[in-house]
Amino acid sequence: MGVKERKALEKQIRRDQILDAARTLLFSSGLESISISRISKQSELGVGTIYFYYKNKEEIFVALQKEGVTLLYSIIFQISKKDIDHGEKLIRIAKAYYKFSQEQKHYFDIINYFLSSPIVFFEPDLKNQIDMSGRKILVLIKDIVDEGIQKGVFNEKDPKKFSIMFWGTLHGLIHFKKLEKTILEKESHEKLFDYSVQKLIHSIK
Amino acid sequence: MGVKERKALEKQIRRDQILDAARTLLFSSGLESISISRISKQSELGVGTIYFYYKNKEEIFVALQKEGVTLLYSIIFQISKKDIDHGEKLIRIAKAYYKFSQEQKHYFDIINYFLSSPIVFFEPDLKNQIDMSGRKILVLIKDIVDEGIQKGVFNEKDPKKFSIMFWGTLHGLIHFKKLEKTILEKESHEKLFDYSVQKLIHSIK
Amino acid sequence: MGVKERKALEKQIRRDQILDAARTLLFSSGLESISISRISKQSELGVGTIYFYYKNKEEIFVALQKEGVTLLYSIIFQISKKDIDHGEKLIRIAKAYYKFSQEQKHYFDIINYFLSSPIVFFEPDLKNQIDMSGRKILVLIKDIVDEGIQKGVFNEKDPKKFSIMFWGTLHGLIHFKKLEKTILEKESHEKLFDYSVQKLIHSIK
Amino acid sequence: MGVKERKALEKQIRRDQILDAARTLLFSSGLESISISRISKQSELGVGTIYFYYKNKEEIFVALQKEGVTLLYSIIFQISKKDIDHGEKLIRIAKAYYKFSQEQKHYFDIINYFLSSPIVFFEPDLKNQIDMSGRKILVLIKDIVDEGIQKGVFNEKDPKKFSIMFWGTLHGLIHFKKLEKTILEKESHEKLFDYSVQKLIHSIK
DNA sequence: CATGAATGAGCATTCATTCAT
DNA sequence: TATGAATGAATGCTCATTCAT
Repeated sequence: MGVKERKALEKQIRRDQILDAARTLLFSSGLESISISRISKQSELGVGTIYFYYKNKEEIFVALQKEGVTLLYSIIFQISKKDIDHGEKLIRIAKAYYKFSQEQKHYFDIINYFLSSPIVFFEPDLKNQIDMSGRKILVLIKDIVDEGIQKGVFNEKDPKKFSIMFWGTLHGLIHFKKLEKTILEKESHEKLFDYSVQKLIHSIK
Repeated sequence: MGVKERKALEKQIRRDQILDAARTLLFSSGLESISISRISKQSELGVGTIYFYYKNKEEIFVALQKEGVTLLYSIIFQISKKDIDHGEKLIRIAKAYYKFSQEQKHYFDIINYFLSSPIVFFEPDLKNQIDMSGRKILVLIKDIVDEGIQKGVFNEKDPKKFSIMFWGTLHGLIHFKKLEKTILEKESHEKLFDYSVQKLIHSIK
Repeated sequence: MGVKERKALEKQIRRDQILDAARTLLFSSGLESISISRISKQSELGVGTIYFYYKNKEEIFVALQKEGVTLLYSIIFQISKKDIDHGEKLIRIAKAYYKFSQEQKHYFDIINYFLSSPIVFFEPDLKNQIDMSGRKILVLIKDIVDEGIQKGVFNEKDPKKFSIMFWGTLHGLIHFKKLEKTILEKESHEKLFDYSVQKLIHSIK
Repeated sequence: MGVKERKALEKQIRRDQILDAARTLLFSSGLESISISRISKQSELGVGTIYFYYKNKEEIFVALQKEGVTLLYSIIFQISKKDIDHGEKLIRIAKAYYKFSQEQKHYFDIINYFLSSPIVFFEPDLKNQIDMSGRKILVLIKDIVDEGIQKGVFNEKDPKKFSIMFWGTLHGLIHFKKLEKTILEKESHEKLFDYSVQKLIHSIK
């Protein structure tokens, strides 16, 4: 291994080290607990060092978000490769996202952070990163819908729009989890979720 | 008017005064600009006074959120009373919510704040407040669906679930506005929104 | 003494306390050593407290500058009231400014800070403060020139311009103190200063 | 070319490369924006390399200052060689310096930085550098005055002192530009400048 | 020669909240 | 009731410089 490669590797290791620290914070105390100085302490690196490896806090957030999205992608990818009914696939994907939002709450939070915050904008530089990670999930869903249509199981003129709508519905409903004890009253949030998924799938059958 | 009533009235006046200040800040500089000391300056009241009338910052946020929800409710209420087709009503409501999220961005932000933030939970005390304001919107939609069913225009076994799903879909899709330039690519976000609404309504026809 | 007066007095005392700390820093370690946290430590007050009494660091700087200008003013005022020849007055004022720049170096520095820094701009709010303090010195000089003209000692069509020029020359030359060992070579800086003052006064005789 | 010369040449090339970067920063974002790491990025050299070619940041500043002074020198040199009246020459030089302070603001800033900053002292090593660049301007002026005296146009016993005074006056008055809106009131700063130059020249006629 | 990783003190400023008056 | 003084931890970020490679 040449000097260059080793350097690059070491650099990656440090970046990972920082990310590890940030992730540890995220999972131990939540999104709000992530600050550069905390990461610095957690990683046992100087503050300046953090900034040497990441341009700013946002970049670290993006990295964490990418992790979350990648994890979610892999989960959905598994399902998409299963040899099951297309409708069933969508159902399982929905369930998986629901589960993800509960069990990988912190990853969900950070994904949501970029989607919900009134102030955050994606810097152009990060556009590609988001594209690479986030879009792939949508493509996965669209592929299933496309295939379903081909196989004659689904009937939908605009599979792309449907896929986004599908995902948007899941996303919006997960937010409503917070309302479980109030607005939703006796409605079980999970049943509501299932109902919606059914409805969606039925709408393209 | 007894002493008690007068006192209560005065108390309400002060609370309103504080809320006015907070709203001014919200609309002039956004959610993030609201701080107790800023409210104190804006309202020309001492910080201590703010804390006398509101337990903490969150309570003020809740009050602002209620305002936003009330405004949104009134908009939707107008539509619901119109003498138009039930499907059309739902379409108009959806459009109105979309418009609200753009034109009353700050109110939308604060509503969203409670729905999206990973840390905020509704304290039991606030449950009733949320019920009073937020739930009514859902009821409005449910009534339309119910009526549509009665009239034989719609066909849906669980109108309540559908209403929540309807709202959740709108909500989730509005969040995706941020992705317009990246993931959605050439998809027009608004058209996507319209498509989804059509789909939803069609699914109960 | 009413509550109001006492409060106002106490407030002034605190402001002074903070200013004392800032001045101590200025005189012990120079302009560059003044930072809010240092002032906080020196004054044994919390950082937040500093900000309660002063809007920002600049405001403290302005206060210090005012002190310096006031001191300088009083020195010049003394001279201006002396019963001596008008030319002699100007000479003494010049000498006094020279002395001030050496013996009250730190005050000179902070006055100079606002005059020389490429980035500092006077906020409109501070305009009046500057007016009140700085302009008075110029007026003092102008009064002497005016009087000299009236008495027939001086002959000058535009006493205001001359006064500013007079002051500007002194100011510029003091800056050249730094060049004593290099550009000025064997020229004594002080003699150069005296020469210039003579020249200026002679020019209106 | 021997090895030594080549080495020296290469060294100079690197130094220039670094200076180019620093100048770019100076002119794009001002004096305050110059930092070693910024220069490093701009020049595409490592920070360590910068330190190899320049002892510290100050040395780079000195180099930039020399550039500025050299530019100013060349401007003044042009004027000094013109076949015009000696008084006119001084007027044009003054005007040129004024223009320089406005149009080459960043160069003026960095020259001023060394003259005004309370902390910077010229290290003995830099003495020669300053001599070479700064002093020449003064000599230029002195030559004009000398010549004027010889020709009988001027009458002045100490041309060197006068030249420094001349320059000091210009310098000090340029600083007062900042006071234009406050202390100077309705006085036009430029007219004040012109007035002062006239006065100075007249004083040696 | 050249690199660039590492440092950590330092910066100005904001914040929600408390509490004695 | 109403005040507003006081807090100090916390924020993201920059900096000049060093030094092992």
